[in-house]
Amino acid sequence: MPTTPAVPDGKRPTLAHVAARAGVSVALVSIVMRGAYGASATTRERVLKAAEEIGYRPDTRARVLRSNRSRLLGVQFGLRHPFHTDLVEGIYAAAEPAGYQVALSAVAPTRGERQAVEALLADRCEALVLLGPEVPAARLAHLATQVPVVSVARRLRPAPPAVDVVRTADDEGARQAVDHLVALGHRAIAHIDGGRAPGAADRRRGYRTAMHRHGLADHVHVLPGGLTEDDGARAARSLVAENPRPSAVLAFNDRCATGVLDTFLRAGVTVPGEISVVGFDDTSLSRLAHIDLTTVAQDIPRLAELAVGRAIARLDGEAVPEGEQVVPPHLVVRGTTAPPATD
Amino acid sequence: MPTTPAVPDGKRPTLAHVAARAGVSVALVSIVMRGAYGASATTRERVLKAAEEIGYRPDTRARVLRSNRSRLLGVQFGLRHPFHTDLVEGIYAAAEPAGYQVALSAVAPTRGERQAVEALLADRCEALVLLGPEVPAARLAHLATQVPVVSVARRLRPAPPAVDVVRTADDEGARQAVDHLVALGHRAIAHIDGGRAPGAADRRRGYRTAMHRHGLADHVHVLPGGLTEDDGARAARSLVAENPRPSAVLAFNDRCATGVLDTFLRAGVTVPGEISVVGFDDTSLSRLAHIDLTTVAQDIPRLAELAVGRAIARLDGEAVPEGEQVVPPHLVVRGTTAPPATD
DNA sequence: ACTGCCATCTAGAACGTTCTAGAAGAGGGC
DNA sequence: GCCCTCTTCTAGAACGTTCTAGATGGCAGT
Repeated sequence: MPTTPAVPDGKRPTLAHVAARAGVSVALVSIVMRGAYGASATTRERVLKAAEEIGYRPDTRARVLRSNRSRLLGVQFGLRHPFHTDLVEGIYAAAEPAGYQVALSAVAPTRGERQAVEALLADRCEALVLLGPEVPAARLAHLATQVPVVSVARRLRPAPPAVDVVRTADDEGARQAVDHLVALGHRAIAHIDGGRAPGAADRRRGYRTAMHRHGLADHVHVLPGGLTEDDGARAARSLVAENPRPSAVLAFNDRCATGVLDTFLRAGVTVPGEISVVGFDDTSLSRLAHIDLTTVAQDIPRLAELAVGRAIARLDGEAVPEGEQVVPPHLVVRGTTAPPATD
Repeated sequence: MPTTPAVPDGKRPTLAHVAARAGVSVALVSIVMRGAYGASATTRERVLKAAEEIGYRPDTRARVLRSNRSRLLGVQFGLRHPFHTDLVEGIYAAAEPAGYQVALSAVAPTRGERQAVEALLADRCEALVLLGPEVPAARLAHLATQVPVVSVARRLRPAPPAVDVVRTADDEGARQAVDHLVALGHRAIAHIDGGRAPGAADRRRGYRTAMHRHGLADHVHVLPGGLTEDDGARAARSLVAENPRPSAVLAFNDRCATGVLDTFLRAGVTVPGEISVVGFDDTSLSRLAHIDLTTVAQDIPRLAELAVGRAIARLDGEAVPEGEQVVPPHLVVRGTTAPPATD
């Protein structure tokens, strides 16, 4: 039996056990544990030593029960979306320095958004940060009557007054992608869209208006896509068959773009030689050396930071400005775009 | 203000509020909420109605505090690993029917395993399920003195008595892959390994012994790899340069294999025409139509089920058999393997 | 000697739930 | 009438923490 910690009987050590061992009151141990004012240096040391010896660990449940603040941020995310998991990393990074804990609740095939949110609320989260929520806006508005709600990457229109929205300027991102391609000399630029996914409508619109602004209205070409590799691959197969073929494609997101890339490679269509490809999100996927995808970067750390900041501001009762917080994207040029082939 | 729920003052409704509204005692409401025996049908209905009306939601924190059981399973996973996120889905599916909740704690660049586990323990998880833990075995043994610990996919040798291990027979999986390739007629089969990642040593060993058994000791060829796409791509680039080139590759896992595939495609090496590729894990990645990877399937639902089952058995004080639980893998043949080119 | 103040410490209530023990009332059998 | 039993309900303690209000003692100023 390796280094058994001297737990009193068989249960988890509590403040009372520490207090008994250090010969002080429970309240004083609490003070020391919180690092609060009101204990002398010497007893502080003695208490900490006693706690260490019996392996005491504060019980967040009891702590939360007593102090009305749980300092707990509930985050709902999709296990399958790299964009979400990247955001979660950012949320951890933003929340912990601010003194907030993060409770994760995943959306999975067997576990809908409703269930995910219920679990967070039962856990006494003080605010909810929902990544790309797909429930009806009315449901979000209803939730927001109970607890501050931040919707990340999902635009709500008309915006319910109580729900905060943090998102990327998707239309602007699509515009940047088109501008980049046009500057390289492309004219026939297609867009593989995201259907009803959060952000898809804005990206589509951004693409359309940018094309118009460049006088390329005749070349507007939107293919039905989606947010998975499969969706991208399917759209790409239909592109390959086209004649004439566009010289560039803007995909809904990085996953979709990798599906496109792969199909092109298989079909012997060289990238960026014969056709340029642009993704969206700048997830870790696109940064991988063997994908090396030109993409519109969402500023994931910034989105995470704003979402957390907004939630905390609401909790602190600060008068937060109404309206969405929109983060500008920026194009990251990598290896999948080049001037079009000069026939 | 849309459908404000009639919360008493401004706080979260409690049992006492429901009790007051229904005109019964707090204890009775508790009975009804838990669905326990001891309330008549009519009052049960009345209480539920009252609870519904004021939007009551049980407080798991308080609940846990009182009943020593938290029925909470702590799961540590890596946000970046599809294999882990797939497992998490399985764990949700296995735990909830058994009446256990799942608390997730992610490992990320800014958040080490130590931190992840501390959070779970502070949250009163009754047992820990650690996915591919990389901390020293001694640390796991120490944790196991406080709470049941299940290590998934990480073998421990010598096995600390108190830590349960649930894993795939990695050596057997590698053997199956080699057998398959040999049956197709391959002889020069290389292995891109996983370095020190959990499971890597066993897969390497399985590969080696299988090669020996087929009399292909001379063709044993292990390239240093890793668990990301980049690692696979790097190894594949060195393979492409070899002469003669192996006719088949077994990659450490699916991510690694997709890196290999991509590099081959770029280099104009056809798969499976010139070279066959086998992955490991059968994550959702490999199933994607455009990757269509032959791979060794880990039985993810089964692993999840066993891990959860073991944890629960320990909690119920059942005398669980010592030793690891090893799940057999099975080969899934898809499009990246074929007989070698007949020169 | 009295007062006041500061630093240090403590008792006991509170948080929202579950659990134990038992009360109230309705019937049934003698 | 008495004793059971069964169902339905309730009072109050308990869980581990934090918070409020105060106790204690030392020191300084008058």
